[in-house]
Amino acid sequence: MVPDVPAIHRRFDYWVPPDMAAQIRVGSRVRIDLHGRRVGAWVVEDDVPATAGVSVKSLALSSGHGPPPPLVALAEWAAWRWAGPLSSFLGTASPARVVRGEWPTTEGPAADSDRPTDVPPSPGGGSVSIVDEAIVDNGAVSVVRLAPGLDATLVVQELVHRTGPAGVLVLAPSHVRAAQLAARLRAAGVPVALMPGDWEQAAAGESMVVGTRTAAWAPLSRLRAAVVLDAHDEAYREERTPTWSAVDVVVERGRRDQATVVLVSACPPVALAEGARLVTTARAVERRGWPVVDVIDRSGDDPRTGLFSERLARALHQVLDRPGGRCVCILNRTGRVRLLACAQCGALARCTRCGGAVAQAEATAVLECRRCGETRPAVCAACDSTRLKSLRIGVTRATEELSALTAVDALEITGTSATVDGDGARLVVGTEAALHRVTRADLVAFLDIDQHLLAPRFGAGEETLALVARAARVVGPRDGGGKVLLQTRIPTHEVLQAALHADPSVVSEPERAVRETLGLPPFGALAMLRGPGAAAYADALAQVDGVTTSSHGPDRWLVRSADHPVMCDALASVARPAERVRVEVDPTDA
DNA sequence: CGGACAAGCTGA
DNA sequence: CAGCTTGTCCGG
Repeated sequence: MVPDVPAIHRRFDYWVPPDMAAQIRVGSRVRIDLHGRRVGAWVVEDDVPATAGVSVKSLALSSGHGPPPPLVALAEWAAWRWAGPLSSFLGTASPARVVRGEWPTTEGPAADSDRPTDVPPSPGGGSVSIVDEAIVDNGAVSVVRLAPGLDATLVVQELVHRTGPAGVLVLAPSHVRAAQLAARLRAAGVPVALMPGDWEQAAAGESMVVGTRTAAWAPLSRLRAAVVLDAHDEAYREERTPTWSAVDVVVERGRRDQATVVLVSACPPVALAEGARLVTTARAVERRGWPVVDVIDRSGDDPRTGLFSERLARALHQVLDRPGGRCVCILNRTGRVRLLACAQCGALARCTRCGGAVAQAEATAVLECRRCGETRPAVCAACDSTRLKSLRIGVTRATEELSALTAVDALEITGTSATVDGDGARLVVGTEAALHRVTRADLVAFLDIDQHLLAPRFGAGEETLALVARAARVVGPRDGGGKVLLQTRIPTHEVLQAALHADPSVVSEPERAVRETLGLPPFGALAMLRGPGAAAYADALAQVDGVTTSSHGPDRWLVRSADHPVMCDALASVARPAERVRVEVDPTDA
């Protein structure tokens, strides 16, 4: 048994009473008496030989189905791969509510795998050749680079047409897209189980399964084919530890079950899947699937001219003058003004207590320190002048200024906005959260794309291109008039060139070279240790052959190895110190 | 995690 | 020394 208690990393033996035996198998959920209390647990092993000298208690209750046996094995792999507790993966692979009754005959759909299918072929001819190329042989992983404006659903439909629905798993990054996909496939006559609600239907094995990140753990006893849509999306990564990735889980399932795995992305990251084959569409097709991209070179502009160039203003007017025209402006800084200076003496506005930069959060005349929370009136601390100029404005101020510039009421959307839907407004100004809340626009303008490009972490370039691809989806392909505007002081940056030419390989080639030089994924494996126990744990790990560690700030240590097996074996074998350590395998901010 | 138990402190 | 808090240990 593995108890459903996060802090217990042990397994215990229990006796299965004869009246329960019929309902119990590997993966079953049970309740056990453990150390004076009753807790949930999973069966992870059968027919265990008695351990000498240990008296064994009986299971208290059976509480329904859990993951099928192959997923228990997969959870054990994941616990190793992301250095996390097995119980957290078993929990993700279990139904949300108690499910009882007969297990379907779990031999899976393999028996009738060559059965002709009644699912119609996809209407788009192009997807046929993509599927042809992607499915070379079972057990292979393909990365399909598909421009944002091209419809990946057709690839799914074509695949299901060939294999039948049973044993097919499709992941989408958001719940909305998963539900849309399920609806479209159902309309085409395909039986679809939408996770997490349709867990039982998925387990029954007759339907294809659609869902988001957690659906990587859908109860298919044997996977035959899987498609991950927008495989670059960070939503596939669990933010809390263990920081598992649904893409990696699906790839491992495919390897175990000899299934075809297709990762679809407009801009596949270099580290997406090691050893996968890249399938691309014809250059002209890919170009057609991206919108027109305008790179506005502001390198010659005076830094004091602000965020709104002439060309931006013209482009906004052009769209807003049309009836129903809609624009979205993206600025990834919340608040009103993030950095101020005195107009009189030029002193930077800093906190009188801790010296950090103070910001203006709202339209009030109060300055607030973002580091220590101290507030003070908006007056220069050096010369008492009340005239402060805004050096770095945030979304709130940008919304005010754009409303004035365009004479259209702008709607502000940030991650914390209560507004769920930006589709009612003609002009939306927001952080990248706005791109999730608007389904359709004629123009998306990144007011300061350099902020994304220059973010101090590896992968910032690939992430920025993914953001542009998201914007591209909102504005649609070029023949529909969709346009993305990028304001920059570094117009030659490869990410901007890639967007301009609708060619992501412009980014991936140099990215690959940098990663190889620095030993970053996929040319090495990383883990970040945080917390009071990080230093002690890093010290112990550094003793292992093939593992190196380096300090990465207070209570932060980076662990490096040539590959995951070496690193994960080390993380599994070296005992953790008494103090708390958070282990983040494949960190995003290394 | 959370119950059990031991050790340490307090006040009558 | 009962009654309480604090800390450490460990689970079948």
